[in-house]
Amino acid sequence: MRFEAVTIKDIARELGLSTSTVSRALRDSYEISSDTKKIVLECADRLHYTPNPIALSLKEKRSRSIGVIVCEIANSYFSQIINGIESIAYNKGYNVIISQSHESFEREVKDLNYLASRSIDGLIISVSSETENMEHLKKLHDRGLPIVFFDRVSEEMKTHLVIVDNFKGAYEATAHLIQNGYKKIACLANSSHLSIAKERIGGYKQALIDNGFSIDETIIKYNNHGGIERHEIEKNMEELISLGERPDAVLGLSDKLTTGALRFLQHKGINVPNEMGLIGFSNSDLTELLNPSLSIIRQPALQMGKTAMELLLQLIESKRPTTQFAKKVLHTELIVRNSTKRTGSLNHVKSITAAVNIGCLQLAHLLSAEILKAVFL
Amino acid sequence: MRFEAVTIKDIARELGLSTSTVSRALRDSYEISSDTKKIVLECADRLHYTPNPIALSLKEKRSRSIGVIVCEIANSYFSQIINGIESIAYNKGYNVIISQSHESFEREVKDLNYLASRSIDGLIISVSSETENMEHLKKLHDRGLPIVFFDRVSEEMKTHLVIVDNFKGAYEATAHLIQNGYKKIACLANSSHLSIAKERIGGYKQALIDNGFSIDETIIKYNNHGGIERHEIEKNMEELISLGERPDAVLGLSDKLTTGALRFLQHKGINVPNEMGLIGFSNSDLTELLNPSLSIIRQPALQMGKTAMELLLQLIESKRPTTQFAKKVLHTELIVRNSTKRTGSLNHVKSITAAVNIGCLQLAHLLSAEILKAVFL
DNA sequence: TTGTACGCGTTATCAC
DNA sequence: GTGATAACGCGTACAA
Repeated sequence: MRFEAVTIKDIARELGLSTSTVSRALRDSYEISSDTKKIVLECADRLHYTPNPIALSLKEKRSRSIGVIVCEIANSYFSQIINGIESIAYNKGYNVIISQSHESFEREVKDLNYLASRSIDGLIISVSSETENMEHLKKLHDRGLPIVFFDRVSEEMKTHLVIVDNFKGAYEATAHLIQNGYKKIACLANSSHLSIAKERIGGYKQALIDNGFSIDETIIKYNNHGGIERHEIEKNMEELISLGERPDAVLGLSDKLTTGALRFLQHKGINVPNEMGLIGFSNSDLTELLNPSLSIIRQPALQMGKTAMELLLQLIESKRPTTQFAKKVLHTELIVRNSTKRTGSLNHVKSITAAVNIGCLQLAHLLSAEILKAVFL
Repeated sequence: MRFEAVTIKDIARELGLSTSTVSRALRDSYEISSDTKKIVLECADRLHYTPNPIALSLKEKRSRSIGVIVCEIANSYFSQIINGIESIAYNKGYNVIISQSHESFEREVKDLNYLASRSIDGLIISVSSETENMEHLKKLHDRGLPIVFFDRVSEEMKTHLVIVDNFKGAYEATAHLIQNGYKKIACLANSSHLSIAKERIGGYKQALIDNGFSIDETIIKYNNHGGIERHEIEKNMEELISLGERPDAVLGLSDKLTTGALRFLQHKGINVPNEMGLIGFSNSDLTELLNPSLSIIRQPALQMGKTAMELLLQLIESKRPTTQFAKKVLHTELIVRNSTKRTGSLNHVKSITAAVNIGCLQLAHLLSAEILKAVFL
């Protein structure tokens, strides 16, 4: 705004002092008599003086604002991360400027240049699905812009990283599917070059191997746009269910992919968890309420945001160039619900039909009553 | 950053020109010869010159950034709104600084002061659940800060508003419940002093009246913190289901309230839509996939964000003080799904039990087969 | 203890 | 057609 902002000059004029005296009094400098300080403070208060952060920025060559680039804020995982970032930034008097790449490399580069031109003091970023080349980030980083990566990181650049144990998260989820009797587990992945995809697929494969399963690359489906366009997921799922021997479970490697898979299966009338088990990475509040309730791998998003911001502050406020870089690895949580629990209902239905066909109505009834109770009571 | 930023001065030194010449050349002023322009532009390009927005802000007394205050970004409705705001802001070279009130008045005031001290050029706000007093906003508005309200607005202040037809949205939803045979429709509302609550409750009541129902204030439950703490919704829902004559449907007046009601009902094992119908305002992508799929009133959130930003730009960029204020009213969309469609299954279950009890197994089977088909095939 | 002068990057205004 | 200077708001080295 700066509509009719009161400046240090106004106070000086009002009090017949020089601007420097006022400035020093306001900053509680030792060279100013307590008498003068008192009058100045009183006057500043009376006039509703607030320092102009822009003038300060110009002088200090820092803007006290940081940039955040994520693919999408309308995504629980990222909005929770941003909450974490903001909670720390707010306390330290930093501004957070949020940009969305919408999974587009071009947009990411634009956003970055925009933020850079806005004189941000630092950057927190999870790269877009399309980002393979890190030159745009490297260039700014080399010129001294502090950067912290989270989620989708690049080890190419020497800086702090905040991630979760993606390998373990995917491993546990896959092992869980196997324990529940699923035999052919497909994987709905993001771009193959993303760090998270690599690590998660690693965990998925290892779990298969450790349980004596073979790895079938044809049932690992990559979504190069992260499923931001719905038909990408649909196409991949369609291919999976069209296979001769259809997979009986799916592991989704991101929020969008997991719920996208469920959407597809529901539309197709494919029963989850009986015809197809489903588990995936997700941070949505609603997974518990879905049909069926989704088994998920949850990430500590709020904490990730906080950690990233704290690391960035270290970089920004350190006097000498940082040489030791942290790689914070937080833990995922496996939450088991109904989307991975075969109820056998489908087999029941088949049994009932069979019973009716051979005239055993009493058996048919018994089977029916059991399932009806389970479902409706 | 401003790590080693190239300035107009660097170009001037490099070319042996004055800073003013360079400045004018860059701004394509008519007083500069095209030759000089060419050299300057070339040099600026070579040195990767980018203008320093902070210096510009200081000079122009505008920051080219606007503030947005919402209660929560981890909420589909608000993140979609923000998307809309950003899409316009981005094109116009404006920064968007997002703050969250978390439904707290105190936090809202703090956020506002913070944004004001950061010299925002304008503000877009949906007030918190607790906000009854508008003084904090009025003060800044009177001092010349352009403000646009959306969603939860105040008519006390003379400025642009962006809302939806809340009355109609609630009216249609309530009428829909009535048409589907629900007889006692409760309402889960936010703070009674919020504009959206008033309008939506108005629509709800009118629909009841128009259909010959009486209004029962005891089944209108207010959530003064907007359901941000889960137990608030739980307490209210608990009271509703404990009534002698329990309501058979619920209308949720916000995203959080609607999904919160579903969560409660699921936990209690109360069947939706048979024992309790459910419909509500929501913009979540996942409502379609919930158990049961939710009937909702959807708001054109993206469009609302765009409209709000466009109106704000008008205020910011208009030469003379604005006196005509717009009140944009967009339309909601009623999406009917399963949470308001009684299937009668529960009655079926009871009938089957009865049939078994009197020994009519064949009837029991027929009823069972029908419902099993509906559910599992 | 207080005041003067300068610089941060940019542009508008004047002078040449 | 180009250059010098002042100004935006602030902090600080230096002068008094």
